[in-house]
Amino acid sequence: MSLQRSCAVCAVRASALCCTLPKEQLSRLNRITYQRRYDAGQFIMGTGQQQDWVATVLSGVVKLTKTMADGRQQIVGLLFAADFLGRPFASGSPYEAEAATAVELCCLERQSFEDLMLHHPDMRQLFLERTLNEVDAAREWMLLLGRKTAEEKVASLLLLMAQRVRSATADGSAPSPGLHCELPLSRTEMAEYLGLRVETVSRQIGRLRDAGVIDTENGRAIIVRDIGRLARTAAKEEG
Amino acid sequence: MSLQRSCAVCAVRASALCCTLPKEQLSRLNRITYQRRYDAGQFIMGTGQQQDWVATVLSGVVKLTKTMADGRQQIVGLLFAADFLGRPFASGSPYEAEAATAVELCCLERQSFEDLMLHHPDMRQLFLERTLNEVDAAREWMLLLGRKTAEEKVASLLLLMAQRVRSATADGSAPSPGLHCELPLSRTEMAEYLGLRVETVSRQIGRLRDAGVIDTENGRAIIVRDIGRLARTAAKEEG
DNA sequence: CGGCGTATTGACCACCCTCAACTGACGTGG
DNA sequence: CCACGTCAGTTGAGGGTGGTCAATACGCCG
Repeated sequence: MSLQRSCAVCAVRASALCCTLPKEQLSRLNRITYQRRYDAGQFIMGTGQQQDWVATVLSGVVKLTKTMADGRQQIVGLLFAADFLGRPFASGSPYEAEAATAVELCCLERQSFEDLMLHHPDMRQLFLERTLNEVDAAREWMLLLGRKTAEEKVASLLLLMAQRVRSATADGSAPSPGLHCELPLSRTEMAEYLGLRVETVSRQIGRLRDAGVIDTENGRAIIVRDIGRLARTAAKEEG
Repeated sequence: MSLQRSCAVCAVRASALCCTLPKEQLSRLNRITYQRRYDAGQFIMGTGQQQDWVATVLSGVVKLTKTMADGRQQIVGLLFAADFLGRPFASGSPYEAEAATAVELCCLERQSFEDLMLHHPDMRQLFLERTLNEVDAAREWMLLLGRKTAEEKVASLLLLMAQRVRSATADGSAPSPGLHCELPLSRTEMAEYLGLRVETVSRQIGRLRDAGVIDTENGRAIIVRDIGRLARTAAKEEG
């Protein structure tokens, strides 16, 4: 469960919260952090129970979900590499975290993290700004959930994923024939994120494929053929 | 538009962000803040444009909205007395703020606010914690928007309002016959908050009234007759 | 009284949900 | 090697919730 690697060669060192720490601090950071791996589908942290550690996502995708008593579930956020996971300044998390794909985390005790923030203004500042961005993202998604049609919802999600993947794989190789994109979510998870049912997601993806906007490969991959049309479908203006 | 009052007698002094400032700072704070009043329906701040000030809500209710190109609108947050309005560390706000009722704000320049946070760790900390709470609240609302039925949505909102009002008016007088609650939102605004249409909100309120859970008075007031049943209606478990 | 804006009510129907069957990929075991 | 089970995804038929459009009621104010 727990392995060791050096902060100096960390893949997300440049963009995670700890990018604000000076090099001299890295060896100390290395000592107080530890890594964890999860398989797709595994539970990471939950509501209710005491939660005494936080983490940075090293690789993979984490989904944050909220569940009602009768089982209805809503994904309320996705975390990618370099994103922060956990709820400082509270004893528990108000939602559950689960591995959507295989996930590597770089963990540390919540108390250590709070101490780090106390002594490193830059890091505290970055954390604050990222939290503000999370508020913005959550509210953007509220607009999607409350006002968009199924077609717009699906297009919006695919667009988001395509952008996420494009920025992640900064290869620059063969960009023209279509943007290839391996979705980190199953149809069921897409539905849970969009406030839809699986069948509706499947049908809308089918429609986008028939319209030539995207192609689907076996499994979870899609190829964006016409990103402009995808973007227009994501917020159709009455036409 | 701009009037002066002393921080020392401020109504939200005990709960706003500035409650973390020592008394010695109040006269200085008094000098750099100014007040503004808005009538119900007035625009406060918007997307796109440069936004160089932030504020604390002194009284009234502010709604934060997002609008799509074709006019579809979603309320993404409500601010009550002592809540903070504005988006520090960014040049503009990603959503519009509008007065839902008559509103009084205590404003200061964004730069001054950022400076204050820089020099007052307690205030910075409180701001961070409140921002984290905003994330939680937004995600809670995502669950409502994505998964709840119209009946549950309306009940959830009425419950929220009843609790807000109960805590605000800590009178303790005549609690038994029914919790009186003056809604700060029109039916249209309730619909915009819940991801519904006005007609649906109106019908669901009618059903709750017929069921004896609430009573309605002329205008926007409601009386909660059975808060337990209202809470159960807000998250029905398959019954 | 008439005009205006908000709330309510009614009739209709479309979008999405529900339930069900089917397909294809994958793994296991005979 | 194929039969079989499983699981994710797809497709189809039908129904219900909530949207749409229109008329009416109500409160407010000149």
